[in-house]
Amino acid sequence: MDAEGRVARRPLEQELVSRGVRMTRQRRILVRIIQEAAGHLDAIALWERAKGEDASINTVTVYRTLTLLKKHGLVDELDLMHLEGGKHYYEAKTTRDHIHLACVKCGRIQEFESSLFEKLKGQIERDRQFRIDTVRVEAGGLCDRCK
Amino acid sequence: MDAEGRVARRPLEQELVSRGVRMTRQRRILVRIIQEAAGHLDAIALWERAKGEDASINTVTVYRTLTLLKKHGLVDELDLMHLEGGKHYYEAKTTRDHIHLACVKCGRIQEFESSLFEKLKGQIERDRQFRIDTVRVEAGGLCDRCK
DNA sequence: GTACTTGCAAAGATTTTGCTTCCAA
DNA sequence: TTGGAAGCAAAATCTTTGCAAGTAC
Repeated sequence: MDAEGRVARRPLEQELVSRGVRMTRQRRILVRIIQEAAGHLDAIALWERAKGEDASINTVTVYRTLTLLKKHGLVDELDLMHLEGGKHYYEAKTTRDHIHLACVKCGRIQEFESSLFEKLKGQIERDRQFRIDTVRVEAGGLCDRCK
Repeated sequence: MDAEGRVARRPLEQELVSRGVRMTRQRRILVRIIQEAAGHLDAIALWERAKGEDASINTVTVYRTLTLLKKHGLVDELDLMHLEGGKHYYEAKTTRDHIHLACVKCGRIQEFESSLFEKLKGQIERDRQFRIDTVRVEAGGLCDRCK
């Protein structure tokens, strides 16, 4: 949001509008934070950031918005190998799927893209006649710095 | 367990004993159920099966045993795309990693092995100098019967 | 015998639901 | 205006912890 309080329209928001979803002040804030987040946010981290822009926003709204985005296939839900408890992490779905590498020692999360991964998905779809909507790959282990 | 109540020693149990882990009646039961389970059990399903053999077994013991097995890297923890809530599923770690395909419509879980997957893991370890201890691949979508 | 494990109760963490009021289209 | 959304409180779900009593080795 700029100094005048204008909110630039972002892809996620556009996507929701085009699907006939009602945009509220809260949804706009949440969706933009997810869109612009560098890392992976869990519901509470998302809520805390949102409170900076709207102190009255409720965790329930955060959960409901995440459910909405999941339903529309606009976010991926991750567990990051449960390195810190049972929460879920979210990221805006990108055009290209990627793998998450979670270091069990330092907690760093790396992302990894690979054409082999794309091939693997193709193989699954062909061999099993399974239509993949979402795919999650998470590896736990030791990163280069820690091993 | 046969008619005399003897419990055959199973790989998981052997593995624990060889690591100096104390084997209790409860652990023997739980570990055998996991070992022999056809599908993927969550903590409560595991507990319910265990109660058939020892009515006094407690859910806390189930969770503690699962934590123990995870710590020793003897089970894999799955989420199966959270098709039914936030619980976790467990399976004895096999020699070969496999991919889980979860049908969002019928809930069926299929497993898929592939040398491409093995290659992908190798690529990650080489490119990122990341030592993979555990890896989880889950795909959600429509199975051949449902699409 | 001793250190580790269990069961019970209670607490903790995360997420969902019911219901009333409010607001976007 | 009107159906969907937000906020609040309470509940539900899944998992962990503290502690006394029991048990494997």
